[in-house]
Amino acid sequence: MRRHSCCYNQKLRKGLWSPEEDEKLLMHITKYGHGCWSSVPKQAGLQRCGKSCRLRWINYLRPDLKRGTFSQEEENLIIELHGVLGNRWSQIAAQLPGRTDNEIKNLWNSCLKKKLRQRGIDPVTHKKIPEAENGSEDNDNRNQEKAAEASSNELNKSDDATPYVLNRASSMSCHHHSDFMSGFPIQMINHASSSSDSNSVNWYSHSSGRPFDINTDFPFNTTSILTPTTATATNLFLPTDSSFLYKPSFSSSSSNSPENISNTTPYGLKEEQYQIHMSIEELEELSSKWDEYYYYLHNPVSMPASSESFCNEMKPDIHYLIPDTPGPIMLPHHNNNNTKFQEPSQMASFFSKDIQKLTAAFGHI
DNA sequence: AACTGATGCAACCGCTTTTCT
DNA sequence: TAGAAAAGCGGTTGCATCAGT
Repeated sequence: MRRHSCCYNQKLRKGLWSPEEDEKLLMHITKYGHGCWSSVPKQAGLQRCGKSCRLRWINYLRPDLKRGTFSQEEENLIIELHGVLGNRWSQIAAQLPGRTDNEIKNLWNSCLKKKLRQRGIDPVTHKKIPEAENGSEDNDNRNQEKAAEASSNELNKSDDATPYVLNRASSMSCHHHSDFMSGFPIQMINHASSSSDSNSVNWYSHSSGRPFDINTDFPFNTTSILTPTTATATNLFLPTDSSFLYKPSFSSSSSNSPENISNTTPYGLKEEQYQIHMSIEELEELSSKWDEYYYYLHNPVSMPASSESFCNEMKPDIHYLIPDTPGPIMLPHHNNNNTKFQEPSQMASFFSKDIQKLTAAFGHI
């Protein structure tokens, strides 16, 4: 076990930050940027470790933070996202501009968990708590422990040589902790209230050209996580053209209109930081892997062992109960060969990191 | 007014992942 | 390619505040 070097320094201050310290840090970063965090305290004249400075900046001093109480919409979104992502606070925070993972984590632990329990919903599994168990804190705690244990076991399993995504996705069956699904920005796994809605999220299977229904073709009922009151089909498409390589940009207006896509980025990041690096060949490979995957779903006999166990572990009849679920958060337009996404900050995290996992994992199938 | 328990929040800690050399 | 350093993440802790007695 290695401790951060700064942790050994007994001279460093700990605990709450004084206004003077805040001012020093703020002034320094405003003027010079943070650069290497370990050198920030020295340069800023602070008796803190770099880690502490980083945390203070991220959680408190950052100018783009939205302070104040969470709105009902934000709370609902957190509940929905937690149902999909579990305790991945940073990924949840990425969907809520101006909110930090720490803030969301605190809200969840202090408030939202309680609210869900009051509504008879297990905050860990997001399932309805059976009447007999409802109201029993002991049972609730036991459920949490079981779920945590199950989750831990699933995650431990992923440490072996089996494909990353398939193994991690298998934990969806009990916990919905899935890099496979978490890799999808929320608007992609959401769907419109009507299958005929023009805003439905459509991904095409590249070579077969056949759309597949995520509710019936996918081994788990993803859409019910987010819109439990609707039971319509959502098609999963992989776009076939280079528009998939759309370079995301951020529009503060949040309008669905493609005209509103601008070149500005949140947090003042440079546009190229949102650049998606994927060649046409890579994309086609990914797309064909989807076809393979789709084929295996319909031909489990020929499926490799790892994939088969993956499907066997799925429980397509899971229903997630999320109260006060709002409508779709944000939907990309899909009109034939022109797919554009409306929330690049979400898309960026998806493409830059998770699609790599996706392609890497499908490479094992 | 004093005490106590509950609550919310900020910060810390330990670990993992990523980046650098 | 390996090791070290830095960054990032999630769980936990500690403290200030508030409400109830």
